[in-house]
Amino acid sequence: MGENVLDTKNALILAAGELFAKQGFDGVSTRMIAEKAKVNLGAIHYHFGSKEKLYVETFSTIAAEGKNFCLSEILETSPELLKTPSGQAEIIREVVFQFFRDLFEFSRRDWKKRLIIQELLHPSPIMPTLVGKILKPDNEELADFFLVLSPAKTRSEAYAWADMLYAQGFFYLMAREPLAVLRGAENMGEDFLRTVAATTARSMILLAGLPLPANLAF
Amino acid sequence: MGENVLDTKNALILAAGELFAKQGFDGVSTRMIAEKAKVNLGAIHYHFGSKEKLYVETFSTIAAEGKNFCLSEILETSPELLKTPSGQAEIIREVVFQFFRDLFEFSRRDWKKRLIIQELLHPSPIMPTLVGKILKPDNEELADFFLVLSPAKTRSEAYAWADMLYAQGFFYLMAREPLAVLRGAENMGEDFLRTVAATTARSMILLAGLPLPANLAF
DNA sequence: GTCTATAAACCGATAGAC
DNA sequence: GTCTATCGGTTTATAGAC
Repeated sequence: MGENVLDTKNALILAAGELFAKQGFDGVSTRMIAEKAKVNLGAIHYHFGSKEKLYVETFSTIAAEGKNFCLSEILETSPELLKTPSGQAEIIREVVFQFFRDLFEFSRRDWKKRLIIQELLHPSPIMPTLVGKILKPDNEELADFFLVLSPAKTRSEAYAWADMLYAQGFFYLMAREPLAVLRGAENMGEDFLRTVAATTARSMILLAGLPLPANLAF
Repeated sequence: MGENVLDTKNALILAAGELFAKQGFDGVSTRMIAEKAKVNLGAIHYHFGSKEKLYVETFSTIAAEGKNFCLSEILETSPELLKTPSGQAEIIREVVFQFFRDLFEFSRRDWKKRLIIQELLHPSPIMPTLVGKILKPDNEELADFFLVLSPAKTRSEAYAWADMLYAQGFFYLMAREPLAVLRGAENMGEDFLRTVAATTARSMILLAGLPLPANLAF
């Protein structure tokens, strides 16, 4: 493939990904994609065969990316944190804050997580693949971590605990517009998102029976 | 208006509401609505003028309903609970469990909350009205309650606390299919939803600095 | 008020010139 | 590979008979 071919394909994937992430598969037409990518309408079917195959392709760029959060990195670089309750609490705090930073801080280019959520909300045939290859490893890792901290808890409780991170993140990512109407856009800025991250971290630390770190104490 | 007119309009609103709640505005065609309501396609435009106006009408039936949760009822019927920390914790537990019961137990007829969430996820011009008239009163009441329990906390922290209830409920309501794929449908039954409700209640009680009730202790 | 038939616009996809 | 023009299908909405 020549460079210009890759340029066209990449421009289409980028434009399609951003649009699908914002408005969902049904809410985007091939004409909107072609216009945003500044390529001809026919190029979509020439390069990808169909709108649906282009949609699938937008996810292949996501699969190449890393994990959704940084639990395993922390455990590798700072294994000593696992030895004390306050260290364990610090791990949770860092994972939660890193997750929220990824979700919100670079919102200009982060259509990828929105795209994943759109697929979860309106599943297509590729949803099982997305869940199995991208979400499951992260999710099991997080639930396992909870069971290390609290061996007496059940696996269901570990799942409910791990889900809190996603539930909170998804809620603020997808409901920002109504929340801005509900409380005013000036109350939905970075300060509030930090408060949300802190609240989520406190919640998960307390549920694990750990002490609140000093930087999260009330 | 004659009875049969009301019958036709109500049948259309009911059918449209259920379909919109499940598949969103764009995912439902007027033909699907007419077929489900067992009326003629033309009746939609005769009685409502357009698909969008029918969509708006489905929300007017929601506005007539009561609150999203039962905090004020509990405070009226059992004001003595407010006097002790364990009573305050019991209030939170009851509000959370009632909210989850409403969301999941009667899933056959409870398309209304799903419809609200669909509108929040894909806002239309009526979103501000929905937020102001239906969500805001409940939301302010819940945040105010938190500030009664913890007067030293900020209003932002109260909002982040109140949001936990919605975030958890919305997540499990909208992401049930991917979660069933992720963990198996047999692990997503009523037992797990009770675990989720208990986890949410524990979380909000602990964040308010209250003791866990006996029926929520680990 | 209810129905059929159809208009007008949009959609995804394709054929064919270049 | 890129473009224009268009097909076949679906959509919302409407006109007109009954």
